[in-house]
Amino acid sequence: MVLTTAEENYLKAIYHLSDGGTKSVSTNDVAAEMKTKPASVSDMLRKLGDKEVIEYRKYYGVNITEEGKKRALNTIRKHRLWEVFLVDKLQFAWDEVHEVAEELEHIQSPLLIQRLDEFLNYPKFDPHGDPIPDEFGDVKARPRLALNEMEIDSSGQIVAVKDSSAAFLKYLDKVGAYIGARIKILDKVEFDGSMEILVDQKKTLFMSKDVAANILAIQS
Amino acid sequence: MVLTTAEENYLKAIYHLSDGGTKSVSTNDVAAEMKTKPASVSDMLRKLGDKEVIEYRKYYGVNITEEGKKRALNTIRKHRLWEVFLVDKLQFAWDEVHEVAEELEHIQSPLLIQRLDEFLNYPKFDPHGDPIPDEFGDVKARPRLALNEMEIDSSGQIVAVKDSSAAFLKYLDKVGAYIGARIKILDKVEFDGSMEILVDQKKTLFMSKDVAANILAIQS
DNA sequence: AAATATTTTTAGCTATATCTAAATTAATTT
DNA sequence: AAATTAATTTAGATATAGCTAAAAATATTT
Repeated sequence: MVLTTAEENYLKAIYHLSDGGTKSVSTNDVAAEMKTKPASVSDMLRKLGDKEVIEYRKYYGVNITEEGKKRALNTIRKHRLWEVFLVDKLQFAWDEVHEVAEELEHIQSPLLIQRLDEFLNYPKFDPHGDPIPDEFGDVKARPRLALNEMEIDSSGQIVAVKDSSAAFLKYLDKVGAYIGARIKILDKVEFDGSMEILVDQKKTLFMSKDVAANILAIQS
Repeated sequence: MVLTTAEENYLKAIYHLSDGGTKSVSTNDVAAEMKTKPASVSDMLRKLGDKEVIEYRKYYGVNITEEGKKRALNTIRKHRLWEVFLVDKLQFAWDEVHEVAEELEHIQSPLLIQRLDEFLNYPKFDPHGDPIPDEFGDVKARPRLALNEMEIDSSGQIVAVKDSSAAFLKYLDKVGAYIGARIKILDKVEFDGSMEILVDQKKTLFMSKDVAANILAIQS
């Protein structure tokens, strides 16, 4: 059964909203995520239900099926491999890749993806630190640490924040500790837990333990 | 004015059928090329006429406009750059690239194409020897020579045949002188014009002047 | 120049993916 | 338990891109 581009996008959204298929998802939530109207979603859910990639009970939301999960993971795999390509090979910036990858992920060619994976040397994580499912849909989780839990001299990349208030994000932006920044722990002060951190191999940053505890990184 | 994928494909077909915009093209010819029905073509020509990429006079065929030519050349540029990528970087074979490139050419991102061009080191020709238009639509023509016109010790790649009869193609297939083969002229016999040719750096081939005259190559 | 053949267009239909507005069902208050 | 609110679905549009069958225009014969 072949899915259209629109169907693939809906399925991916449902997969994400359902936390990888662990909970059911409402029509309104899908509409919000896809930036369409609930009426359009109802139509699409009927189609996806007919194709047996979701289980659809009218008025009671949807659950993704095993087949649907497999399809969604394959789309995610393609998306993330293309993101690696764009950043590693074409020098795209971190925040420039998403839209293009959104188009590239729908190219239909298993050989292309196999060869791309090989060309990129079988990456396990995309530039955002998100895991790339393998061809069977298996994903390697990678633990995220708060900066204050990292050892002196260890390196990594900022992938998320615990506190996503405007004030905190603004502060991070100002000091250059953006999502995606490569970091190295230079020093930790015993007394108050404050830290000295090297950002992108060029800029040294001082931050309180409080701030460090709210920044999540992957270790490399 | 944005063109849909279908519109881009029609425009490209019209560009090719019109020999780069030098002659007008009939509805039936477009239908044959696109493998659709003339009725569908009439609809599409009206749309393309409205978008001013072709000049459309009912019952009298179409001519491509300057704007249309620019658009078609850009699509061709993208197609051929992706073909280079697939062959040079992902080890696709020569005859495996067309369908995938047909999808990739519709990805909308000028930055992507600019970076891809750079990554591929600004290639001027695709793996079939066809020229890649630059960002302004300018193309470098490259002369094609019959093998018997090539000098001893010169190298190149087979790009076309003059005689495309089944018998001739079957013969070429059998001896390994396929379209795309890299060749080197090892010797030419003065007496009868027959030639000795190295194919893909490993196989030596003897052929009559008659055969050589029917194989076209690009010199490298 | 009329008849015939060919080409092209139009009319009306199908399918996908969207929308708005109205109707229906489920959930929450009172 | 009835009334109200919220969520969801259905009905009826629109736009794209295709189709068949019929009509119309052009081209070719006789």
